[in-house]
Amino acid sequence: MAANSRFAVAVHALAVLAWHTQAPCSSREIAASVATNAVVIRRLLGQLARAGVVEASYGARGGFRLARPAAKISLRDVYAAVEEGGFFALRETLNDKCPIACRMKSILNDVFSRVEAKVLPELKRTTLADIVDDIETVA
Amino acid sequence: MAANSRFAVAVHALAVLAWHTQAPCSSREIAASVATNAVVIRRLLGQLARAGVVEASYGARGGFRLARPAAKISLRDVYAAVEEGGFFALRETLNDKCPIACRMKSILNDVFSRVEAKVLPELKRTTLADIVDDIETVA
DNA sequence: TCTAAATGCAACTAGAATTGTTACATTATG
DNA sequence: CATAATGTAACAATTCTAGTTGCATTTAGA
Repeated sequence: MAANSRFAVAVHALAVLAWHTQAPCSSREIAASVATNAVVIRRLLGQLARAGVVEASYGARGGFRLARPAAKISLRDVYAAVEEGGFFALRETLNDKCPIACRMKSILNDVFSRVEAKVLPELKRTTLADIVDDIETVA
Repeated sequence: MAANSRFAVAVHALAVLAWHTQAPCSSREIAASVATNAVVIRRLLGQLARAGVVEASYGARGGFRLARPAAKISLRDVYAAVEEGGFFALRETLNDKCPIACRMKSILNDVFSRVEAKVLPELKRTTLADIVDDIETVA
């Protein structure tokens, strides 16, 4: 795929927020840790804010905070917020006269559903609190 | 088009091969069912040939055949052959001075490993024979 | 009240990936 | 020997991602 790293960046950004809980973090600070542009962070955290995962405060001394405790934010929440497409893409146009082609959409959708049904619970098992624990253990 | 459809096209192409077992199928015939260009099919089936999933025969009346019975070819085999990258991408450059950034690569790799460990067995459960069964049932 | 610092957002660019296409060398059938 | 097929290179069109700039808006604090 055009290998998008939104999920990785989102998890990283949220880990920063879960780590620095004293005050809001600015997109500039987070961008420094991720090594990207502050606007990229604002775009991603904007999606997460719309999903209710983070909250933004405007003005000086503003920035982003987690909207709820880190233990209540799972990677499934992050995935759902930032990754709109599924794992695989289907083709929209096929040869309608071919009996095989006619069944492919349904067959592949079933496969993708079964895969997602395995992936989402796995993502749900990891929370931001787990990630902070990992960082604290090593640091 | 970041979401690549190689997996979907590969499964479709293999379903055609599993359906027409009498003689080799040409890339042109398969492309007609998938509604794409024959070269696209040859590229994909080339990967699958290198993985030992299909066999190509040259010359007139040539084309592609499955290298083993459809029941012995799982979607995991297809996935492994055509999808080189994982589900998510990591960032290669981070801020080495940030303790959070330093742990992210390891943390995300763990997450991705756990996800793959759920996905691959699920893909393994479906074979081309299952897909042919589905098509036969409806057709 | 004013300044500094922050988000939100629009617009644009650069680069890469995907897909489609043409062309041609090679190979095998009959 | 003609036909039909794969393998592969080269290129174009489209789309996505990420980065960047600029600016309106908002807020904290001196």
